[in-house]
Amino acid sequence: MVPVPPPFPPPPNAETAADPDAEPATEGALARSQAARRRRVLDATLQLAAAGGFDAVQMRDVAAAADVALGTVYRYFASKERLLLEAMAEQQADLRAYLDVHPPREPTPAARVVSVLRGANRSLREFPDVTAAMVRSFGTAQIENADIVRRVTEIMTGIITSAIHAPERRPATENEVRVARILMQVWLSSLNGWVCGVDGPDRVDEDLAAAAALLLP
Amino acid sequence: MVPVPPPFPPPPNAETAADPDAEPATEGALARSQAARRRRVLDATLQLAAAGGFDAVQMRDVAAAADVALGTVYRYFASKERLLLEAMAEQQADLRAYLDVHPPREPTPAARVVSVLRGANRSLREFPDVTAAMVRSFGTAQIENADIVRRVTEIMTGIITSAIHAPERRPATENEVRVARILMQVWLSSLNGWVCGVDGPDRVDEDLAAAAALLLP
DNA sequence: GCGAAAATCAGAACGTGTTCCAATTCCGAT
DNA sequence: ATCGGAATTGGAACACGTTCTGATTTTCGC
Repeated sequence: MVPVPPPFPPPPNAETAADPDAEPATEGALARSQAARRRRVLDATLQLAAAGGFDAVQMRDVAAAADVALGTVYRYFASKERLLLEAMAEQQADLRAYLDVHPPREPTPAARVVSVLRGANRSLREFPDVTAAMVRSFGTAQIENADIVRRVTEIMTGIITSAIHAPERRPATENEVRVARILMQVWLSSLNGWVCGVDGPDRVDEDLAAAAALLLP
Repeated sequence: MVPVPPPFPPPPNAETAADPDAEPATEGALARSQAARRRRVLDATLQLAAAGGFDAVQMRDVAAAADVALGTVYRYFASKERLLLEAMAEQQADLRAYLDVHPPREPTPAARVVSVLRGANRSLREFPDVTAAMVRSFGTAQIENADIVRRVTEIMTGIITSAIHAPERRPATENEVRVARILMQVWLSSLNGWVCGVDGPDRVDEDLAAAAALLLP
C-alpha cells in the first residue's frame, strides 16, 4: 500500500548521489521484488496471527509461509514486535483511508466519533487474535520502535479528529486535538483490557461512548 | 506487606478440612519462611529492574539474587510477567495506603486529582527503568494474568476516585467512577507513551492535567 | 552478455524464559 | 526423636527470538 517502503536497514539500494531527484525509486525489478517480499511477510504474519494470536506468529513460520529465509524477514523487520507494529500501522492507515471515502454522517461530533469507533471495534472483534497480537506488541514497545508507535497513535488520533469535525474542512482546533488524544488513549487502554481478558469486547464500545459523551458537548 | 499472600500455585499447605476456621494461617515456620522467600524474590526483582529495566530482570539472576532456586521463583510467580505485575500491584497498593494517610488537600476535585497523580509520577520518574519494566509487563499481559491486571487497574481507579471526592466519606457516584476510569486509562496510555520513548515524562502530567480539566468541572 | 555489488538463502548457533527431574532438606504431627 | 509429605535445590533440557556465516542468486551499469 505504501509507495514502496524501503526495507528496514539503511535501504542498501538507496538513491546514491547519482540520482538526487526526490523520486522514491519506485521502479526497477529489485524494488518490485522487494515490495512483493515485504508484502508476503506481512500477509504471512496476519495469517498466522489470525490463527493463533501473538504466540502463533513464530518468526520461522512467518519466513516459511512467506517463502523467504529467516534472515530476510529480519532484513525487512528488525524484530517480531516491529513486524506486528507495522502490520498494525497498515491496518490503521487502511481504516483512515476508508473513512476518508465513507465519513460518518451523524449530526453531532459525539455521535460521529462513537459511530466510527464502533465500526472499527466491530472489525477488530472479527479477528480477536490478530487484535490481541497487535495490541500486545503495542504494549511491549521499546524505544527502537518509538517511530511506529508514534505513527500508529497519530493515525488513530487523526481518525478521531476527523470524526469530530466531520464534513468541515478547517484545521482541528487545539481543544479538538486534546479531546481526540484522550479518546485515543481510552481506546488503547480499553483494547488492552479486552485482549488481556479483563473486560469483554463490549466494554471497549462502552468506555468510548462514555468518554465521548463526557468530552464532546 | 500483604498479610502473607499465599504462594502462587494452589498453596500446597492451604488449610485442609482439618482447620476450617477462616484464620489465614499466618503463622508457622513454613508460612514465615515462605513469606520471606516471596519478599526476597520481589526485592531482587525491583533491584534488578532498577538497574537495567525489563531486560535486566532475568529469572536466573532473580533467583540468584533472592538466594533461591530458579524453580522456586516459578513456584511463587508463574512467569516473569506475573512477577513484575505483582510488584506493580504492591507498589500501587503502597501508594494507596500512603494517600489514605496523606490525602490531597486541594479545594477542587480536579486539583486534587492532578496533585495526587503528579506526586505518583514524580516517584515513577525517579526509577524510570522500574516503571518501564512494570508498564511493559502490563502492556503484554495475557489472560492468565487478568486477575492482577484487574487488581492494578482497580487500585489505580480507587486512588483517583478517592482524590475526586477527597475528604467526603460517601460512596463514589456512578459518574465519578466513570471519570476515574477514564483518567486511569489516560494515565496508563500516557505512561506507555513515556516508557516507549514516544513522549517525554512531562507529557504524562500534561495529559492528566488536560483530561482532569475537561472531565472534572 | 559480463562482472561487481547487493540481496537472498539455508542453517547453525546463542540467549533467555520456561519446564522438568532426581536428590535433598525442611516442617509438622505422631 | 522420627516419619511422611511438601518444599526446595541444582541443573539439565527445551522453545523461540535473534544473530551470524558462507554459499548462491539476482540486479544493475557497462
